Amino acid sequence: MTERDVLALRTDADEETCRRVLQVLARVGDKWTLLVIGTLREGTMRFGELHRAVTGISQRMLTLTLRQLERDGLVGRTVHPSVPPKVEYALTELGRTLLGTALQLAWWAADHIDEIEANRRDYDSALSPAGD
Amino acid sequence: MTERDVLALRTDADEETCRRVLQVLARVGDKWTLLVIGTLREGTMRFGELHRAVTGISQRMLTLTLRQLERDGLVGRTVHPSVPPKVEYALTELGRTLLGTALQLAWWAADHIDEIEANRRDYDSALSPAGD
DNA sequence: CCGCATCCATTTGGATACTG
DNA sequence: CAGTATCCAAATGGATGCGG
Repeated sequence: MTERDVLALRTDADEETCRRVLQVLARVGDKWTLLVIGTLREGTMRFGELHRAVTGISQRMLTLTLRQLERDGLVGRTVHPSVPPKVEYALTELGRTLLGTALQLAWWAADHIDEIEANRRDYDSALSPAGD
Repeated sequence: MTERDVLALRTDADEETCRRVLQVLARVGDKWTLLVIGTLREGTMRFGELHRAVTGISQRMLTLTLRQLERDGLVGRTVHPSVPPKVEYALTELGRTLLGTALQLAWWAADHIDEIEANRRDYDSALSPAGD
């Protein structure tokens, strides 16, 4: 698969494949996915641990995010039939390969965040001439 | 910056930095950003060309996406003061470095999309026992 | 040609209350 | 403890019409 097949999504490319790939990228880029995957990097965690570890996530969104990840086969879910219930989550092999790739992007972001924020300041101050 | 600083967002990490990095990842992961950047890979394009090249994008979203990318310094915008107006867009150096990193993720998605979709089918059929 | 403003439908996500 | 269900607010994004 070539670059243009993956990212271009031109009318004359294989749109079907592009759509499927983009769908995965959208999933990865949503508000909580990378945070949850990144948190599970350290090993198996219980629902409550994850909830405390991922600052700001609601119970609802943690549940939804974990369900998506489980459905995609990126995270495994183990229920221990005890009272009270105990449910553990861990990255699968597939999940670990994604983590590696996602970290590259995170590093890019970390490397360039200062430049990006400087660009934003320039852009904004050029629009609001305040003291010009 | 370590892995945990970038992705973990634990309560005891540098939340401020994490939030800023995540903000960039969210931008990259939104519906149109990678598509536009990927399309500009080939070189300078006019607004109308982009609009035709990125299948399915509305004029409004193309404008908004380009503004964001311009503000972040990922895309440059050149206005030719002619009649009718002619506006050209091109990746900046920063934009090109992002393209390289983003392609890694796109390739990961392309490599694993079949496995992910198979996982989804398994998951869904395990939930709806239909003929079980 | 480029793109902004308005209106509106859909989606997303948080707060809360409730169940096994 | 680990979810599910409901309600509601905010963000997202398309369609359309206007303006430089």
